[in-house]
Amino acid sequence: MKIGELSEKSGLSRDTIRLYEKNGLISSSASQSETNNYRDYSDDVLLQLQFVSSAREAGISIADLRELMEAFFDSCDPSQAENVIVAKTTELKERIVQIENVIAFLDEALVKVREALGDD
Amino acid sequence: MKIGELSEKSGLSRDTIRLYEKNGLISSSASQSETNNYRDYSDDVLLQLQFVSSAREAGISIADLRELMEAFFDSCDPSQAENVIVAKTTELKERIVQIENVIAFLDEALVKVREALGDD
DNA sequence: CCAAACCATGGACCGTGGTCTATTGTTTTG
DNA sequence: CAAAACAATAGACCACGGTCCATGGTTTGG
Repeated sequence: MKIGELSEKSGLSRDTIRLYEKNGLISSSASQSETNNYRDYSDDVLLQLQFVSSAREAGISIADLRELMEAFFDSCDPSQAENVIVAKTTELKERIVQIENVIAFLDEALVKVREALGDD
Repeated sequence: MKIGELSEKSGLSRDTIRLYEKNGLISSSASQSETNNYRDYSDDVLLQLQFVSSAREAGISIADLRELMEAFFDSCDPSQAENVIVAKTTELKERIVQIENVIAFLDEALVKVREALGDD
C-alpha cells in the first residue's frame, strides 16, 4: 500500500511515518511502477506501526524502538535479538516500578488532602 | 540552604534546579543577607526535588508535575487538589497498562526468538 | 484533458527538557 | 588581601520527536 493508506490505517501522519522509516523503525520497497518513486508498504508494516505507536505512547524512545525492530526483523543472530528484548523488558519493568512509586506518593498525598477536606 | 548544597544533596545540577524553579516545581526565598541576591531553599524543597526527580525518570512531564506541585502546596482548594491528583493517578495507571502491553508483545517475540534458537 | 489529490524530498520550524558559557557580583578560605 | 569557589542572569546551544511548507513530479476522477 502507499503511504496515504498506511497513514489512514495506522492513524499516524505521513510525516511521522517517513520519520520512523528514516529512523529504521519500518522499511518499504520501491513501487512496481517505473515512472514514479513511490514507496510500497506491506501489511506487516501496518502491524509494526501499531506496535511502534503504542510503544511511543508508553514513552519508549525511537532509538530504543529501532534497536527492538532491528532485533526482530533484521537480526541474523537470534541470541542477540534475545539480549535486546530481555534488556528492554527489564528496563520497562523498572519504569513501571518508578511509576508505581509516584502513584504511591500521590496516594499518600490524597489521604492528606482528604483529611483536609474532612476538617472543614 | 543554597543552591550548591541542594544540588549536591538532590543529585540535580544547579541549572536543572533553576529550570524547575522557573517552571514552578519548587520555590525559594531570598537569603537573609542584604548584600547578595542568593536564593534560600528549605529542607522541604529537597524532598520535593527527590519526588520530582523520580517522577521525571518515570516520564512525567514538567507541566504535569507543576500541576501536581501546585495542587499540593499552593492550592487553597483541597478538593481541586484532589481532582488533580486523582486525574494524574489515573493517567499513570493507564501508562502502566500501555507499558505492560509492550512487555507482553516483547514476551511473545521472545518466545519466537527462543524457538529460532532451539531450531539450531 | 485538466484539476484535484497524491507522493517524495529537503529544510524550516516548534515545544520540551536540559546543558554550557559569559558576565557580574558575593562569599569563603588560605 | 587575594584567589578560589559560589551565586544569579541571560542567552546560546543541544537532542528529541514531530509538524509544516515549498517544490516538483505522478496519478486519479470527473
